[in-house]
Amino acid sequence: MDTDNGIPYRFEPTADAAGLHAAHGDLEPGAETGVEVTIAGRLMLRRDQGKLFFGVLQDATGRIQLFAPQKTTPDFDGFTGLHLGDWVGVTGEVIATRRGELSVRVGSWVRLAEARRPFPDKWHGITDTDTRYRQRYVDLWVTDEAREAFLLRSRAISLMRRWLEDRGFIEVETPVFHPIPGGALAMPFTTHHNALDLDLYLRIAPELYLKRLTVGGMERVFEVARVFRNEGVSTRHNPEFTMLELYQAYADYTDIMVLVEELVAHLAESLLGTTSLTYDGREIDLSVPWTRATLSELLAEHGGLEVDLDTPRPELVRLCEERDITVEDHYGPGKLILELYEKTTEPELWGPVFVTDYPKEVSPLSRDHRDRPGWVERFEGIVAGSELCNAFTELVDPDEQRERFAAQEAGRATGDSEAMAVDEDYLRALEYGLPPTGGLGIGVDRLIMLLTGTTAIRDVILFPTLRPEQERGVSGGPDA
RNA sequence: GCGCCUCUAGCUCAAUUUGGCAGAGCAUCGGACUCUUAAUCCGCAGGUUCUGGGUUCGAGUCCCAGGGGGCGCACCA
Repeated sequence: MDTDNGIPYRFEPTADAAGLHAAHGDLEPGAETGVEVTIAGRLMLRRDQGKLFFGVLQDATGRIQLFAPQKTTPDFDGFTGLHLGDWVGVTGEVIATRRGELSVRVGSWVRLAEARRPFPDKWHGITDTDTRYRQRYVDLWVTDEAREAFLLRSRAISLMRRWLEDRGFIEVETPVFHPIPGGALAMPFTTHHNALDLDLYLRIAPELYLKRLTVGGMERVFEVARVFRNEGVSTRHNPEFTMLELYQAYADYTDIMVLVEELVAHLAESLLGTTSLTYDGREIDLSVPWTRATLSELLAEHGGLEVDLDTPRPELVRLCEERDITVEDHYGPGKLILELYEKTTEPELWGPVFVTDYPKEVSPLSRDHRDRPGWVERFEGIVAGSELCNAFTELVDPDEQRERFAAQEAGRATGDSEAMAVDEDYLRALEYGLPPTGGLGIGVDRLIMLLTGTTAIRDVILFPTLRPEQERGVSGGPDA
């Protein structure tokens, strides 16, 4: 075997911990199988009995005991000298010990990596959340829930892709660098391309590019998109996060509601075996269909406010100020009503519920409501008290879209720093014709939080955004 | 950005009403043990108590400033 400082260049396991438990989990105490396997993993526990050594090996699938008698183990002293955290490869017979523990009796072994740093307490693990996020490579070994949450995340996104592809959606990749930030109302990160001497923005949403593709004839298209918003960090916010966006030609927002509830119910059923979940101590039933209610209805029911777009502005302003909502000059009636909803009603919603029909003023990319002037066909899905998705019947009329952009520009001029900029190329695309289309954005991280029962977004993002460590030699960075 | 809480050995935690030699378990190191299950037992070693000031005969403890982290508010998905 080729080695360097005793460490081989490659290793070939023939079995894993979960597979051994599945195949031999019912052995009688003291049983020998005659089956020889090769396994590899990290030594997580060691119990030295003098002339007998027990170790617990953990691999990607689980844990299995190593059984090493002095008489039969090559370089027994070397083996018992292994440290917690060392990687080791072992070949030997599958047996059950006298106490009935399924084990591999060590016939030959090789150290695959040395753990030069001591592992955390084998019982308590790491409790300091900062250390867990900064040293995820350790957290994944010692925190079972963390490892399980990320495995579930991987399976959920895989299932999501398959489910969409089964319905004729194709996955695409659109630019992360945007010359004009668009598709959402948010503060972008800025950067610069030297050769082109061009200021660029990291995307806050892939929306406008995906709809260009619908113009281009991709009738059902989706992207699992990392997006970037220059906003605060909290238990529900990370500056970079993942959105599933999709666009379906010939569909309206009612079709998208059906798609969302079916997709989420499918994921829950497939991953958890049920659509009845408990999140943060409260029940949530994801079974289809979800409740639908208009924003106006909910505002009347929960906020006790019977207001509409023709309610006199001073009246709306008064209602806001009574509720400690900061009113800015550029707020129109639509924005004021949305503020009232977000202050009085949204915190009371647990869901799942589709909140439908938003004011046109705050929805520059949504199509006019077919029955309600001044409103648009848009909905948000509230699940477990959190905004899971945002969707609408897409605005397809280029003239109307130009007017909406112009209104946004006007808002920017009067102090709305997050107002959308005019995107002339997007308007040109619309002038080539966007068919009736339904669009959707789902916050993937929040969906995973729901499915894993975690209440901190950092528990579903492997490497969440953190301030760099100040310690010498760890902080990195070009100027460090 | 503002408010509240928090920071002690590699990890998990102690340290008496403002104060009196900074300790334990696990891990590491040395030793014992042929069926352990967080093995057990004996021993050694391990510290800028986040940093810097201050009060005091004396500060992990009290005060001030700064830093890291958590939670809440605000913005949002």
